[in-house]
Amino acid sequence: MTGPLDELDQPSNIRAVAAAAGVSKTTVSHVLSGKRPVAEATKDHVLKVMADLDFRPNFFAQALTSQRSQTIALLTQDITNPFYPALARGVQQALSQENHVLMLFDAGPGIGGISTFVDVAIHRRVDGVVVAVSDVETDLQRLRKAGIAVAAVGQGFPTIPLDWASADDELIGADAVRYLHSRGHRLIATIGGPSSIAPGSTRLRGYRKGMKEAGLAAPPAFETEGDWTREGGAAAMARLLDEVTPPSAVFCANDLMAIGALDTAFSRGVAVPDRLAIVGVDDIEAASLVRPALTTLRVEAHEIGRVAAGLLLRGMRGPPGRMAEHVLVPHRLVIRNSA
Amino acid sequence: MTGPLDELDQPSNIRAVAAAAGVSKTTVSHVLSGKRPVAEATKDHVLKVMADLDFRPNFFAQALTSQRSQTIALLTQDITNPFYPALARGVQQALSQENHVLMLFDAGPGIGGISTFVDVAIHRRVDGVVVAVSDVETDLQRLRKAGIAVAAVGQGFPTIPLDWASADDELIGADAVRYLHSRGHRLIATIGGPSSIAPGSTRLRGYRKGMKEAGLAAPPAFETEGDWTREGGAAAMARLLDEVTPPSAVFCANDLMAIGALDTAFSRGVAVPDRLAIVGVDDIEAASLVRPALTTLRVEAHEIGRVAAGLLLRGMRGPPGRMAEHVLVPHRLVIRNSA
DNA sequence: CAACCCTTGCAAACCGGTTTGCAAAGCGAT
DNA sequence: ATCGCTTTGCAAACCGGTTTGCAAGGGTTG
Repeated sequence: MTGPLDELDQPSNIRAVAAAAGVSKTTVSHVLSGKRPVAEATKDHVLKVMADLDFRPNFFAQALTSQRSQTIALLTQDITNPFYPALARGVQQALSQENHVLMLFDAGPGIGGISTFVDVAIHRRVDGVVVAVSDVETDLQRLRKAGIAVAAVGQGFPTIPLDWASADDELIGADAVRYLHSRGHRLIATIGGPSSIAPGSTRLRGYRKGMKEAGLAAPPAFETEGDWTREGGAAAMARLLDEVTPPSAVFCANDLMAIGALDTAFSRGVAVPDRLAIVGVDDIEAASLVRPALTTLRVEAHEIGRVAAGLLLRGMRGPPGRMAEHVLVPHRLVIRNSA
Repeated sequence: MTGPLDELDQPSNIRAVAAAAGVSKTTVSHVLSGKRPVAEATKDHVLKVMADLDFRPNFFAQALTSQRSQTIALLTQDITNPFYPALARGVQQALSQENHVLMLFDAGPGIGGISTFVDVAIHRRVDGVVVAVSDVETDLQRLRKAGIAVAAVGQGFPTIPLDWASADDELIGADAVRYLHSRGHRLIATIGGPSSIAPGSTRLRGYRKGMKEAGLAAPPAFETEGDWTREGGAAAMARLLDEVTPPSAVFCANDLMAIGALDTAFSRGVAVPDRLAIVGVDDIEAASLVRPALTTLRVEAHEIGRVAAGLLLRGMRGPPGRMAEHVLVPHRLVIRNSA
């Protein structure tokens, strides 16, 4: 059996409480909203009756009149990518302090696309949305039009001014170069992400800036491009090693590609970090698991989530017409064995 | 600016539609619920007006009368553990087919405990809960009492009969032994999880069963216990290697401990898989990233989530009083290089 | 003792839908 | 023309709260 059903009490409503306490609905409502003073004795009595009847105000009735759902949606493309769970946690942490709840919309195989989710979000009258996907300008417009607050993560949307939080991608690139330079490297290459989209192009810009600051030459051949995957990183590394003057260090725009680079170095017998230093970005779990363990710039996904949710909540509360804000969340260098 | 506000149209309601279409509220309601026939011409006209006004029925008003939220809560302890995002995805996939939505309640630092979440879930009148945490018997009772359907993942609750889905943990242990035996190993040890709780004890039982079926001796010293972490696995492996007759193969109850075992083998110069074969469970991302890549029994978290959500939905629909069901989701052996 | 203010409780309207009893209209059969 | 049946629309009650105008009761002050 899935359990005896006779124990099931249908939730009591405010009228039942009022009747049992011998007061009116209004009074009951006021004791729990506190919007008008209620005599101490009455209040205690009502509270006691509520407890006895195991009364909880009906959420939908409250939402219906207040016009707010105390709910925030998180839009992601792939929750199995470890960045997003950490992000979700950060978001939830910020929300829980203001009695909001997190609704997860993860697009993926066998599930409707982002637009479908946006429809649902509007229908459910969520109070706000944290957007962690790209190419959704028109969907964002729709959310706006429905009066739903929006904040983004990882990238802004040029055509739509909104609050967003991200890592300081440019500084990440520069910091990586700075670190490698401080370790004596002069031939520093990079394996970037697809340079067309957000974090890829920004980290590449940071790399260039770092090279310039260090007074190092950054030949075009040193700027290779991967596709964020291990295989892409391995292939790019192979190309770099085939150069007439191969680099002595390489900055990879994420850990997965760095691990791919590690693969290539290993299979070609290039010692890491002695003959080749490798730095990644993210600090995914695997970074500490590979050998040699990966030196990496840890991006605090949790913190980014917290900040983004904070911006969102502020935007919901505050007066409209505020300037959109972009908050850069600090990263930190985690030195292990690969560089 | 966060955007001009004058474009913001407050959502139109059913009354506005009725007025614009020149019919009564009832008629409008019927065209969208279809609970009573409406003249084709009228229906078309009303639908057109709805589209013009960009009307969407207010979700809270509907929920208020229907008494259902079309919402399912997922209770987890640590969403950053890669098992859970995959699980969440599976759950969401099952839900999206029935127009339900996923609310994520991830307990964690800076966030209230499970009991708090259960309060919120009851207050929000979620239709069902997928429980992926342990030690929550009393909370489950409360959910039951509130008339909320419950299904569990990974473990059942002896004191509360309910539907649940999990990996076939016993078979996992037996399969691992069977595989190692088929590769010629006779000295097979195990590094289990804490044997008191669910998957740990079950996998250990499977190991014993496998050894028995293979006709192999399983000396007590071969049954070591870790704490699911890399360090715990490394320590247990060290103990095993210190035995007078160390094992030639070891079955680790999860990948993290298997990676720890790999560490110990590496630091002691024990060649894997030649002198020591290692098998893990889960197939986390890192399993394919370490060297040698880990041979492991992949647990299909996604599928477990799908099944659990399916059981939950069925339980919500179907007549009460059904027998509780336990579904075992098949795993599969992923052969890489460590065994 | 009257005038006044505060505290506290009530009745009723409202949020935006759903549902039901009732009746008008349309139609064919007698 | 009348009867009976079906189709279709209306008004009103309801889901469970919140909010507001009003007034009764108590205490204080002149």
